[in-house]
Amino acid sequence: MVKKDQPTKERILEAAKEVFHRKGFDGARMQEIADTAGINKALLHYYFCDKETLFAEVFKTTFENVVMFGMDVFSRNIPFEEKLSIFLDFHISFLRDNSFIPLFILNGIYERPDQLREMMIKNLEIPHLMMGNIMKGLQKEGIEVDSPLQLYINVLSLSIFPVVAKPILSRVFGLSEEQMNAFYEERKKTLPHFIMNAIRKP
Amino acid sequence: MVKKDQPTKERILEAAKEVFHRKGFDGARMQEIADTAGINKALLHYYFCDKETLFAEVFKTTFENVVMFGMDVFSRNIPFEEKLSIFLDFHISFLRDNSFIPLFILNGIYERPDQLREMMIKNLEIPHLMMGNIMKGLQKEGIEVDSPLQLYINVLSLSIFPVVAKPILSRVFGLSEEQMNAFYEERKKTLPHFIMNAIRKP
DNA sequence: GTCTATATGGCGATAGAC
DNA sequence: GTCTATCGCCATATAGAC
Repeated sequence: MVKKDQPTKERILEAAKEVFHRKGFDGARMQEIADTAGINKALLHYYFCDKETLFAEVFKTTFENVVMFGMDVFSRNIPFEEKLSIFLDFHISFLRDNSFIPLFILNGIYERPDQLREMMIKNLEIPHLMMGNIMKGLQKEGIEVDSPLQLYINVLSLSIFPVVAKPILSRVFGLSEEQMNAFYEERKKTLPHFIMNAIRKP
Repeated sequence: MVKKDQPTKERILEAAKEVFHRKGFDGARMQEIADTAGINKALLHYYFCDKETLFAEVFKTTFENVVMFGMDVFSRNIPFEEKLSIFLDFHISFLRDNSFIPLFILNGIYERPDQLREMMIKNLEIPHLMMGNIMKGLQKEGIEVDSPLQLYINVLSLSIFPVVAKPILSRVFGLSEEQMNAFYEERKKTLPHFIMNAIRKP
């Protein structure tokens, strides 16, 4: 259930976010969204014409928030290892607390490519600026990278995948909840070195 | 549509695999599975009592195939960099051609934890043996790793995530289909060095 | 704007003939 | 074993009162 004092439209968006993130488009029920928002099912259609529209709205804001955070950190003017520390520290914790978000985004793209791809990034300059930024920053530190894109994707992979795959990993490797938590805390500490080692020429 | 000459039960499993992999449990329709198998909807219930059972059957074999391949390669008695090359070369190609499989597995675990977690790995010794194997092999090469688990997860992350996220990456970074292919081919070549650099003590 | 009641369609599952 | 026909339910969406 969401807070009472917001305007109805906001409450619906909040509720839709909760339900869609957990269940995805197919799994989500308009009834559950209405219940979570503390209103009636018919009101959903009053504010958002149908389920698709509501989903698209939720998807858009979630996607933009997630992508923009990474872009922001890696565009700052600090040593690369520090960027890594800040990003991984926040990102791993954030994803652990919101572990449905990556799957929500990935599934959204596969299930409804047409509408969603349109809205994803209008402005291609932002990622390219960030790439240039990574490259220049590393040059100042005496590190030459062949492809800042590959590097950025490597960082995202190492950050996102282990959180998404948590239920599999814990099962396959027989780890308890505490062991998994220790596993993530260890990653926050070791990954920056791991990555810096990887890109420093021997 | 699947081949005609197999027994019906096999055809159903084949068809179910196709549909479930692409659409997931909620998105899949028994009608579509029947059509793909070239048979009638009622026959599905004759061979597999309900949708859940059929899904569980598909999930089990897919999961075991995927997990076991990695375990196998990393248990061989060859230099670690060679293991990486073989694994990444096959894995990245395989995932690109079957890009729904990782999401199918991840979603399956989140959507139906109870039944699926049971079947995932009865034998916890296999992963532990593989870990020991990785550690011992690296020691022979003069490399000391603190945690073979972290290393293994890093390899999986770098391999799996970029393929799953392909539609996002191509959109966010404005890459064409050919550019994406080049991107993956480059990864196969550079990742083994990237990883070996990362774990060699400076 | 918000509600109740209902239309409409689709889906999983079953009955029963062959 | 395989089919056609159908039941019963549930989910999205709409009509219409307040």
